[in-house]
Amino acid sequence: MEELNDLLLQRRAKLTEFREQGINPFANDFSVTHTTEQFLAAHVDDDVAALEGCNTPYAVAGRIMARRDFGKAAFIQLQDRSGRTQVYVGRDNIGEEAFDLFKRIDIGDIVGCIGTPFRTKTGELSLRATTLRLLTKSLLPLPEKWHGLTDVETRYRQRYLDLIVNPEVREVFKKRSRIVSAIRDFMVQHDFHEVETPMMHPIAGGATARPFATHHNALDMDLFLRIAPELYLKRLVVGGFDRVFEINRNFRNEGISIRHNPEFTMMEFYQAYATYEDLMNLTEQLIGHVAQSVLGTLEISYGGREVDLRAPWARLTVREAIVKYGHVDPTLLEDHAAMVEIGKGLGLDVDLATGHGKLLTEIFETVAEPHLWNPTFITAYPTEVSPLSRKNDENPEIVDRFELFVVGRELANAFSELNDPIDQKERFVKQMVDKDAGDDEAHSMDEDYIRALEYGLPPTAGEGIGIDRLVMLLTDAPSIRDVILFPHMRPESK
RNA sequence: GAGCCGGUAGCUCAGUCGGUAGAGCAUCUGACUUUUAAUCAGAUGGUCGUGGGUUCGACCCCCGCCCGGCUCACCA
Repeated sequence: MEELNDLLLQRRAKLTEFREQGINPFANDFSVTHTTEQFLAAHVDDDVAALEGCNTPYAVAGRIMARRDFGKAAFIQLQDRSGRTQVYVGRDNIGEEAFDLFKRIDIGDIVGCIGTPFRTKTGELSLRATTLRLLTKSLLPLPEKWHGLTDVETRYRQRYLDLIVNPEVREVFKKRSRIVSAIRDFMVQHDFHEVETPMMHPIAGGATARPFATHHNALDMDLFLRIAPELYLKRLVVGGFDRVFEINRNFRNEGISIRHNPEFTMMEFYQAYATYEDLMNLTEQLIGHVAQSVLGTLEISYGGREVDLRAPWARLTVREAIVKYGHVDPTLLEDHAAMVEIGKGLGLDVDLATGHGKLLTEIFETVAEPHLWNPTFITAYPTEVSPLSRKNDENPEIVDRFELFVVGRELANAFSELNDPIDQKERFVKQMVDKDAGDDEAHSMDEDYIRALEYGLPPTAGEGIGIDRLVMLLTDAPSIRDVILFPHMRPESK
C-alpha cells in the first residue's frame, strides 16, 4: 500500500469531491484558441482605455503556477508551452458556482480559461476570466515557488518536473531543437541526403570503443548497439549517395562524466570528391550558420569566458600544438626517448615501448587540449592512432585528418577516408591481432565493408560532430546532462 | 573502477558537547474584489537515505550498503 501524506490525501479528497459533484477532474472537451504568448502579443500595445471595450474572447489553457487570493477574487499565473499569463478570477465574473470550484483548485492543476483582455492597476496585461474549468487535477504538489527545484538528482530523474518549474531548462531544450533543425537545414542546402542506418550491428565498427551487447532471440544472434554509423554511411557513398548525413544516437559502454553519456547524439556526414581540408571550411560555415541562426551572434560566452566563433579558425598540427602549449623544444619532437621522458614528467603512463604516435597524441591531449578555447583545428595526426584515415601523400606517418576543439573539448573529428580495400583489410587484420591480445576496443574485421570498398569508394571525406557537446557550447551548459532530456541514471532505490 | 563531498517536512535549507528536530515557502482554517515571493491570524506536517555498532541515550560518533555531485581513469 502506497503511503500518502496529508498533502497527497488532501488532493485525492478534492478529486473525489469533484467527481461527486459531477465535475470531471480529467476533462477533455475544452477548446483552446490562443497560447498565452499569442494572447499577450495581440494586446501588447493597448492601454487601459483601448482595452475598455474589447470583448474579444480568448480561450487559453495551462498549468496554474501561482495564485494570489483576495476572498472573492484572485490572480493566477497560467503557464502553457509558450509562456505565462496572468488571469484575474473574480466571483462576479465567473459566477458563484464556478468560484466555489475555483477555490478548491490547487497550484499545479491544469485549467482552461475564457475571458477578455484588460490591464490591472499596475498595468499588467491580463485575462479577465468569465469561464474557468478544471481540465486536469494534479495530485502532487509542485516545488516551492521561489527557490524552485534545484536538487540535480530530482531534476534529472523527474525531468517533467524540472521542465514545469524551471523555464531556463525549457529554453535549453527548445534551443537544442533549433540547433538540430539549423544543422539539417544547412546540410540539406549543401545537397546532403539524410539517412538512417542500423542501430543494431552484428559487428560494432567505425570507432574504437566498447559496445553494449544484446541478443536477437528469433535469430539467436548477438548484436551490438552501434558505436558509430561510419561503415554503413560509407557503404552508402559506394552506392552513389555522394553526400550523406545521419543525426542519431551512438552507444558506448564506457564511463559517465560531465561530458559523456552512454548514449549520445552524433552527426556523421560524408562528402565524395572532398578532402578533410574542404571539411574544415564546411565546418566553419556550418557552426557559424547554426550559431548565427539560433543565437544571432558568433561571439558567445561559455562558463563566463568569451568564445569567438568567427571564421577563419586557428589551424595547428599536433606537433605545433605541443610546441606552442607544452613549450617543448621542437628539435626533440622526433626523439622518442626524450619525448617519453617529457610524457613521464606529465604523469603519463608511457614507456619506450609506447608507439611514438600514441605518445605524441597523449602529450598533446595533456598540454594543449585544455588551452584550445576558441575553435581550433588540429591536424597531422599520427597514422598509428587513426585506423580509418587516409595516409598523407607526402608523409605516410601522418593522416589527412583533423579534430576540432572548442572550450578545451573535442567537438568534431574528420578525415579523408581510407578507400584502398587492400590497405583497409590489412589494418583490420592488425586490429584483430590486438583484439586477440586482449584489446577489447580493437576493431573487428568487417568482410562486407571490405567488399563494398572493393567495388570502389570514391575519394571521400567524412566527419562526426558531437551534437550534445555543440548544444552544451551554444547553451552555456556545464554538463552533458543539462542538454540530454533523460540522462542515464542508476535506478531509484526503493 | 578510485578519491573527495553530500542525502533532515512536498520544496529550499538550518541544526546539536551525543539529551528525543526547526525556519521560509507549500498545505489546511479564518479575514480580504487589482495582486506580482500579495498580506494578516492560527494550525497540520518528519521511520533525519538505509542496515548494523558504540552509548543510559545517536540526526550527530564508528562500520557496511544505496543514491547523487565533483575530480581522476576509459572515451566523444
